[in-house]
Amino acid sequence: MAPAEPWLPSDREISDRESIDWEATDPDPSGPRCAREDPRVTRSKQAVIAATVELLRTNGWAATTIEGVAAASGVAKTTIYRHWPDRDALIFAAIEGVMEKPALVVTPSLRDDLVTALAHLIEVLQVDVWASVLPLMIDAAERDDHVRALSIEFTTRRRAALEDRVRRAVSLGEIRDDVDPEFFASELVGPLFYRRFVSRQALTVDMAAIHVDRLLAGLLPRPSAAQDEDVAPASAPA
Amino acid sequence: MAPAEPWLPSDREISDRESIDWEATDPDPSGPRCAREDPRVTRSKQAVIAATVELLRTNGWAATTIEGVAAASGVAKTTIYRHWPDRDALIFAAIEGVMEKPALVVTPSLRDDLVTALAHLIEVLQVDVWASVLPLMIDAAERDDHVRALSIEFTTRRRAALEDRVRRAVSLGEIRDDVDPEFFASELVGPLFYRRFVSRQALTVDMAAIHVDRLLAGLLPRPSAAQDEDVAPASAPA
DNA sequence: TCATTGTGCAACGGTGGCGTAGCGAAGCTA
DNA sequence: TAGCTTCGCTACGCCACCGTTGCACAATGA
Repeated sequence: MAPAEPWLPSDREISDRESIDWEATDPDPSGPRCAREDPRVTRSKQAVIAATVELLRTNGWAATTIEGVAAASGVAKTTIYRHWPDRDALIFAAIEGVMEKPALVVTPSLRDDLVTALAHLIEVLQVDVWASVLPLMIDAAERDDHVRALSIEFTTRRRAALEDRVRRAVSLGEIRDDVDPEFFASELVGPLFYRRFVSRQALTVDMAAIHVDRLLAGLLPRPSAAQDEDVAPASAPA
Repeated sequence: MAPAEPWLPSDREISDRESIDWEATDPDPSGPRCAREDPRVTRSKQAVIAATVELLRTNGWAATTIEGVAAASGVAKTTIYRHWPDRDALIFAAIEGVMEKPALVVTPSLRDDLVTALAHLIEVLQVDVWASVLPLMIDAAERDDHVRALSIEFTTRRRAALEDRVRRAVSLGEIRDDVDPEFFASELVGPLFYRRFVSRQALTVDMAAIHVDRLLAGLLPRPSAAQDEDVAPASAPA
């Protein structure tokens, strides 16, 4: 695997971009960068990337071959090699197309925002293409520097909105200020990822509220209406 | 991949066994089951399995080939085929050898037990072979029924001690009884797995206490003496 | 000691994927 | 319509791995 892949946007470009838009990404560094793309090229690339993603999620990384993509997409193998230098480059491009960042609704209630976000994540984890490709990344990131960088990049961006919301809550005094938003974000989403990918236990939407309430219980600055029972917050005397 | 693999212990056998001990597991169904094993066989199997595990963690599933294992272990390819019918069987055997169940120290303090367990998990996640092989399982389980079953089996056993401890706490009235021990266990360990495998963020031992205290804050039935230090972040709010 | 069993070695045919080359046909742009 | 670009197709050479076979040698254990 080459250390530099000019046919992929650099890290800098990725982090500045609002969304990864592989259709508009010119994979040929030697080609004219601003000229309108030949519709035949556009069509080929779309078909190839779509087939690649499909093969990735059904067959896995190793079994996703150029010849398989050619057969599945109806695009000739030679044409594929005209647009991507080799198999890895194609797979990276396909993965980039699948990774996207979530939006986060912001209301005055931190609790509601977190529940909404987690409920949405639970849904996405079960139906989205992104979620079915993530195991590939998890595995590859363990051994490949490039995949690891991509993986960190994407998950960081994914969590950003959540962390910002928590930071805002801290600055507004909604929750205590001795909270690390970065760690808190992983406390929020971690169990969902764990159940989806590691333990493969059931994931239901109601878990969002349960989990958020449990985590927030130790963070509210005073007995609040979020926990309407007579449960005393674990304020230890001694 | 064959639906039944006689050279592997059946699901029933696995769940009844206290620990997976691949050295003692007779992989040859036609051989004498009780006779002492020829030391040459033992030696070959050990070398092969060790090399397989090493290749799995460094090169991944797809790049772990029989010929690679033969070269790395010093055992002839033909000998490998004498003990395992094919590549998949060998890899499964290697993975089984790596998966093990943790013990859990039980003291009167639920909080301390959980912190100890999580601190241990954090350590293991960073240094253990098991942790470096888990991404393989996560990926393969997404597509392969057999791996998925194995994966669920192992993680279930791994969590069992933790869940039991929580159940016991519930029955003793240490924490409220409206807690689902199964979900609570994933709340406990989820963030650690998330940071290790998904977001690849730093994992430090002190996160154990922070996380446990945060989760327990919403569960303690009354102000308890379990939190005796002032390091407990869940204490003394406003 | 001696039959049994496991091992290493060399070689084999077969498969499947890689990445390339040349060609004629078809599509695009102007 | 004309010229350029992209396409699909066929056919390569190459290589790595699969799983098997036959045979000679070495270790085992009764």
